[in-house]
Amino acid sequence: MPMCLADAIEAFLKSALESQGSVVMRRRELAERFRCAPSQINYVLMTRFAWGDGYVVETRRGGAGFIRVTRVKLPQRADLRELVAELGDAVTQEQAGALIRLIWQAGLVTAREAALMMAVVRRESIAVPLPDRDRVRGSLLRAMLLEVLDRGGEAVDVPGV
Amino acid sequence: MPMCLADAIEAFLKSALESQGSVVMRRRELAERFRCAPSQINYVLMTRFAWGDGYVVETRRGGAGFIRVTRVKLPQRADLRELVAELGDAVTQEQAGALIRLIWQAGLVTAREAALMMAVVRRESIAVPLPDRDRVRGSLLRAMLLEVLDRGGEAVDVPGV
DNA sequence: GCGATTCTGACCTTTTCTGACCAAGTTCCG
DNA sequence: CGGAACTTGGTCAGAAAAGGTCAGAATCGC
Repeated sequence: MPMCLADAIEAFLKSALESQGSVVMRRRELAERFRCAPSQINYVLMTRFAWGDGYVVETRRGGAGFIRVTRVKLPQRADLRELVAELGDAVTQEQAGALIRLIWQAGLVTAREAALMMAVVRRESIAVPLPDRDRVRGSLLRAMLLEVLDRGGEAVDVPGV
Repeated sequence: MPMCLADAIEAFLKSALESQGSVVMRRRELAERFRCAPSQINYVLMTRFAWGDGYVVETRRGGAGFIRVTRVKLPQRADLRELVAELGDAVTQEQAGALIRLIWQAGLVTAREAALMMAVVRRESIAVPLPDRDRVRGSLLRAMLLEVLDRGGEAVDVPGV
């Protein structure tokens, strides 16, 4: 099994990821190093560093543009779905907070989004007396997680109410 | 990791804003310090200190001209504050949806954030029977708006629960 | 041979940055 | 006072510097 170009680039990036949690590079430079078309880099990123494989790829164009590949550790999408399914009817503020922190660390939501979710889940925000409050929190959390996990990030337009 | 000129200028200004609430400068001098065209300063102001990011930029031309950048809490926007104030204790799904759409159109939240808020506000997500549900929705909406509008978008770390 | 995978090239979008030209205050002189 | 000269910021088109996309050619494995 001779290493094809894509394999070589993949190995190079994964080796770099061993030492650090993420790699930052220039698409052009990497392409030059491997003597290939720049678009080949995109191909490797697509096929070997997909979201489902536990990687997050961020890019920026223009001057000082770059590509950053980050290894996402903890929960994979499938695991998260399981976690959501396992969420009981009632959820405490602490449980909800831990889960939100988790998906933030996994890179599935931005810091702002996580902060937004935290605000929703906070006990002062849910104007319902105990013990019903935990039940309401559970349904809210489930709704938010489904939104984030299902629609991934393709929300181009604001969906109707 | 790559810092372009705009990033450097942005960092410089934000660092200055850390200690004081606002920075006053001369466009020309700043441009000289960074060895760039003066219009580059306008570019940075446009792209990094926009209204939606929680900054207000005031300028004056002529002899004693200057540029002042002030960090501002977004609800200080009169019209928006009015809208939020008009929100009663109880908020219907339609009212909430309209407001979320508004702040999205104003560029204050991303499409994903808006979608997240919509999910929270949706009646199926709030497991409370009417007429209490509208009251709960009101408190949730207020909590989210405060989070997004007050803390602007500087949430670098996820705040604790 | 044939389908799947790999790879390239042509063309597109986004972001940054500059320079020429415009607009608004200030100062100063007659 | 009143206007010309100077000082300072604003705008905008466009060049330059990234990266993105996609159709299709080339190659691999069976």
